[in-house]
Amino acid sequence: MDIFTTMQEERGRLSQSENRIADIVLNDFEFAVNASIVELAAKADVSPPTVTRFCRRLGCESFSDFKVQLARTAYVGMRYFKPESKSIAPADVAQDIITKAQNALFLLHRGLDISAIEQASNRLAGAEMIYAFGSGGNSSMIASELQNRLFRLGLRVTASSDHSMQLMMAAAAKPTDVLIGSSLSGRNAELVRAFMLAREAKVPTIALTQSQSPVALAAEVTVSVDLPEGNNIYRPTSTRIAYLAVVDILASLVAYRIQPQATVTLRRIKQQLVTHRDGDDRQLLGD
Amino acid sequence: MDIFTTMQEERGRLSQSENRIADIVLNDFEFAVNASIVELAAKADVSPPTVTRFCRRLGCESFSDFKVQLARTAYVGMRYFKPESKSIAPADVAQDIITKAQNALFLLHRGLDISAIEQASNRLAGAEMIYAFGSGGNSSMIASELQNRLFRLGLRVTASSDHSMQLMMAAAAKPTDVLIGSSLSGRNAELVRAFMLAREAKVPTIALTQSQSPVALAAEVTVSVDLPEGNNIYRPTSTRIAYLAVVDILASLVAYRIQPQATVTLRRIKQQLVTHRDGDDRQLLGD
DNA sequence: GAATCCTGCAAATTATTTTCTTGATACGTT
DNA sequence: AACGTATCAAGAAAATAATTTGCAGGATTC
Repeated sequence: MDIFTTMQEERGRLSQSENRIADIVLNDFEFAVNASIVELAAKADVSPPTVTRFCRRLGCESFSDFKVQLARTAYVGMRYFKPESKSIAPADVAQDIITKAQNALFLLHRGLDISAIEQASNRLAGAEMIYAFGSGGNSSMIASELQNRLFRLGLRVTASSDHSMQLMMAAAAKPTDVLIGSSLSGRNAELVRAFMLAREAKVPTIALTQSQSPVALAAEVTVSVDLPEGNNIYRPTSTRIAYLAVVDILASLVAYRIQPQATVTLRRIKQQLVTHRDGDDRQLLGD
Repeated sequence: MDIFTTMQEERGRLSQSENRIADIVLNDFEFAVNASIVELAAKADVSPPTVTRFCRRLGCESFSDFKVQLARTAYVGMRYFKPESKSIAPADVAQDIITKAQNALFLLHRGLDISAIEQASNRLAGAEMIYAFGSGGNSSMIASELQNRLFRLGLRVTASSDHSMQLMMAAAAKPTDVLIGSSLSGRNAELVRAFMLAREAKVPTIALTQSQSPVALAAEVTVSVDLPEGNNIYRPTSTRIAYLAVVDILASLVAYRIQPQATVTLRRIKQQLVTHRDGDDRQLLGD
């Protein structure tokens, strides 16, 4: 658990002196991470021992341990608790977006249910045919990404972002197949219906979505991704990066699971691409 | 500049004692970041003052400053200089992928040419029609992502991953249009040809690609993304996350540039999606 | 052989933590 | 309601630990 979260959670239980310290740390991270205990104490108008106690309360060994913990999560977590910068200077916008993306990955990692991921990859690896569903800009990208990654491993897979097709495919699927669907909100009713149909036909179903959402509940295995989406309407993107990472993890696990077969297929595709380019082998799969 | 890079660069100029310290820090980061100067000195079999001198040489104020710097880049940079873990345990695979993705974002940010990004977004914002090109799994995704993001801002945009179409479109484009193309390797010869055609017709061209590559050289404005792609053939993904972030930044800047218009269009699309769902406004654009 | 640089020792300084004490607040008892 | 007790916060001072500086011996290089 990271120190920022701990600080937020403990906030209520802290004494007023400790709260002053927390304030300073949260608001002027740069200062806090470089300051000595005396400087920090002075700025918070408390005594050094109080700072030590504050660190201990937060679960750190010592003040320097606290600083390390702080610096450690800072790069990713720093902006998470701060209001989004209002600046529209290109450099700030860039930094903002990148930090958010890193945050999303950070939070994804923290909340990742490894056993669900493992189950999902096992089913995918054993499927005779895989149907990857998702609609709208984001989830349809995830679906085609799944197709993209899995066909290279020698698996049979098709992606669809078309609700009618999804329903028909779900109805046509067999128990030896797997249906995997993605929905950022978890409230894609048509996807839920496709899952229902599949489950009636005993087709294994996997959802990539928010936990406890309708989509999550409709699927047999749910790899849940719970991230707070920023509320700037221009930027609904960072969550998707987390989804992409999930796909990446899934595909990698599937690859390791069916290794011999995958290596061969991959090599063949790569060969084809390379010779078609300029004979330079540096080029990796799928420009 | 981060401490890991500095350490790598200074490596040759360090004395043997200092090299021993660097070795320990690089190989056992966890230890280094938690150790006191005495412990670290003992492990490297040098005296504490040598450690202090080592830190100074690396441009740090003091040992504790060094530790903070270390902890700071660590979360992202730690694994970058370490051989990739060989473990295929799901938790390790997940961590590996996420760390790599964060690294990619980190390196992207470090190498980002803000003025190029700004130029690119200005052109996009002023275009009468935008052609977004890219082929293969990754770049075609980037192209459609561009379409996805830009049409919401009320811009006219089409994406194509088909080389023949790309050539025809490039030939048909007008000087008031913009052609934007992506290529991870920078060696997509057909995309180069499309750029050439466009430039002949005085159509502004933007490339998202590796700097100094054929594609980069063919375009008028290049937003360069230079990342070392890991060499595990199963995972060519992290670079793409960086590309997505670039698209995100571009789209955001364009949005800010044409704000009034964009807000209206966005709201309309959103309205449409929301009413079509379950009336819950929490749902953000483009599931 | 001189100069430079590395390196450790010991002392000095600085930082951090512990201990002890005071003051405040809350709670229970009369 | 008033008093006493318990509990906790917080600082002062002392103790400890960590870090840095100055210096000198030794190695290496030119």
